[in-house]
Amino acid sequence: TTGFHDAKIADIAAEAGVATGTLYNYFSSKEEIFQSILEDGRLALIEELARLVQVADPVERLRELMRGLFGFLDQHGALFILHMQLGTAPMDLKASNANDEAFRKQLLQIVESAVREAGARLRCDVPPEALAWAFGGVMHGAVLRWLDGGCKSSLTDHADLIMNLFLEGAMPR
Amino acid sequence: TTGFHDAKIADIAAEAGVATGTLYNYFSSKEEIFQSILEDGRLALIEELARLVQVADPVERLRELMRGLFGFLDQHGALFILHMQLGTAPMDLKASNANDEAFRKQLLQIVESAVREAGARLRCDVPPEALAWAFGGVMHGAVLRWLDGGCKSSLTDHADLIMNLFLEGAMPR
Amino acid sequence: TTGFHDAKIADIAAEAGVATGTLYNYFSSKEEIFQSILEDGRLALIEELARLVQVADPVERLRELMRGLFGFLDQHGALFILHMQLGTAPMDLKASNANDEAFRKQLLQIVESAVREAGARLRCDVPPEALAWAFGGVMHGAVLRWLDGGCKSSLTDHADLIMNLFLEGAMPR
Amino acid sequence: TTGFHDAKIADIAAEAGVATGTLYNYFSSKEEIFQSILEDGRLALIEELARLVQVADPVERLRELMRGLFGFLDQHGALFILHMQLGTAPMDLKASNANDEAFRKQLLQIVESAVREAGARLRCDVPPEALAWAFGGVMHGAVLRWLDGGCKSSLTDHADLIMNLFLEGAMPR
DNA sequence: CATGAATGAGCATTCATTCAT
DNA sequence: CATGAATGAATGCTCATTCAT
Repeated sequence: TTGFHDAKIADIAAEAGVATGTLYNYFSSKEEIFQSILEDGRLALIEELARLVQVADPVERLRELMRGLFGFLDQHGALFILHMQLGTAPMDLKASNANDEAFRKQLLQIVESAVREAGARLRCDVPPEALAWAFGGVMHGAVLRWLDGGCKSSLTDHADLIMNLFLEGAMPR
Repeated sequence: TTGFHDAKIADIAAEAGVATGTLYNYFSSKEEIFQSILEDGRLALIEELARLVQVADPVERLRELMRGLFGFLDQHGALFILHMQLGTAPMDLKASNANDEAFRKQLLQIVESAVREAGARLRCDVPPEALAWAFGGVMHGAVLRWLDGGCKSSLTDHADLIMNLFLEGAMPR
Repeated sequence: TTGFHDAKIADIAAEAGVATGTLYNYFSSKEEIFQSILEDGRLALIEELARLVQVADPVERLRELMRGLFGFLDQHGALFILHMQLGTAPMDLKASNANDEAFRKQLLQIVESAVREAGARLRCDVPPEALAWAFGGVMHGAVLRWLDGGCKSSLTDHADLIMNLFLEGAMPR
Repeated sequence: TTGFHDAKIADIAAEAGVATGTLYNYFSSKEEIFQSILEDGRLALIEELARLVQVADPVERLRELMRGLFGFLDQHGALFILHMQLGTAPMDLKASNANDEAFRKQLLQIVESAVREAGARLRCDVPPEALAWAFGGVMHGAVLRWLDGGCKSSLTDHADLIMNLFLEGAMPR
């Protein structure tokens, strides 16, 4: 995020292989370019997740969700990180907008709903909302580990392990 | 983070009740002011954690660590969030520096060491490093939930629940 | 003038009902478009005045000239104002060119010649050149009054009055 | 006017002997700089004219007014021309503002009032407003003649002649 | 010839940094 | 040491001009 907001229009244009003025034929400001990139990412991710959400079993749905998100990251890399960063910067009002806020709420709802549907198959002594955030948390941890390692391995390969950690905890059963 | 990098020196000086030039008697650049604030935060947190780390039992040490971090956040709020954000923005090279990198590595090491020391009391089918990131992840999730809720309740109050989630997982035992 | 120089090529093209590129098939620069519009105006005015200049009596010729100019303004409005403005902006070197300069000098000459021809019928204690500028001046005043009033009435209707003012002065005879 | 609006901030700053940024410590935009220069000119002229307006005899007041304006032009040159240009460009809404509009109306009122006060000493078969504009017109003509001649002679020297032309007209008495 | 998307030089404005007081 | 006005490099954005279709 910081990285993007710090980016100069000239750089963005250069990376896109066009002149600076060209960008302004399609967007009316730097902020709009920014939001557009985010929106594209959101749409791509929503499309990706639409299929996964149809999985009947709620726990399996969570697993697929994690796989889907990891797969998306494996493919889109930096773009999605942008979302993640935004997701972790709710204090930065400037960077937030209604669309983005709605998108993040939507993702959280998908997880929370799955948790509720799971009923007794998941812990009931914890608010579903807390479970949802924990789910997001372990994923986030995995992503950071991946980033920290230089994005070399495939994130998807770790999905099952992370899911297992989320479900069974750090202590051996 | 964005918030800080976006802040104008004039604003920072005004908030500190000094003239802009005065800041330059103590710091040689905006970046140095930035790093100094971070360093202060790091030192405060290190001091805070120094005691906790002496807990003999590794699992209890993790619990105390979580309590300590949550307590620090309850007290310092936005300042620490600064660290968290930085911690989640490893792509932003500008914002990273050796000290900060070292600090985050240090935190991770504390966790990872505790995990290793815990031996069979924690799962051995998962790399200790992965457990450490998962530990950080669930904490991160709790923090985001807290931020999302407007920082109203006390984070510390949730430490035991989150620790329990980390240890026992999302499925009932 | 300002209005025209501020106008964007895109707007001019849109108003003309063609694409921007099309303009460049006929003109090689914005300035040329500008000068072309002026030239058109000049030609139209010259054509208009050509007849009037043939009036034998020099004083009547001046009256016809004033009528002609006012009539032209009544018809062409803003376009001619363009000329007037240019005429009053000799400091703006960019907007001046040889053609325009020549045109204005030509108008002045027509007036000055009429003044000279009038001989004793007009004051001889004043340089003919000064009389010519004064003639232009009272006309200019009338035009400004007209503009200030919103261009509502017909300028031509005031020609005789203004001519009379020019000839007989502000004091009653 | 065009000349000024076309001026680059860098040029204005250079001419003022300061850096571009310095201008923005005192003005918040180019337009504000522009308006400020105009306002300064207006204030200086108003101060100059304040004395002249106290002349009891209305016709002499007009003569003094013309002398005052010509004197101001002799001294301030280009600056006042700025006003004149604005005065001749009432169609350019952008360049007009309430202050400027009021100022020009004020000048016109001074003249018109003097004309009314003159009663029978000036022609009554012409609306006072028309006389006021004609007065402005002959002055404008003189100014243009002066500009056209390269601003070499002193405008003030011609005041009496122009005043006489305004009062007695182009025909000999 | 007409088109209009692409271009990029040009300019207003911002803000970290300096330094005379 | 504190100050804050001056600085000017940096950058977002505009718009006259070009050229492939």
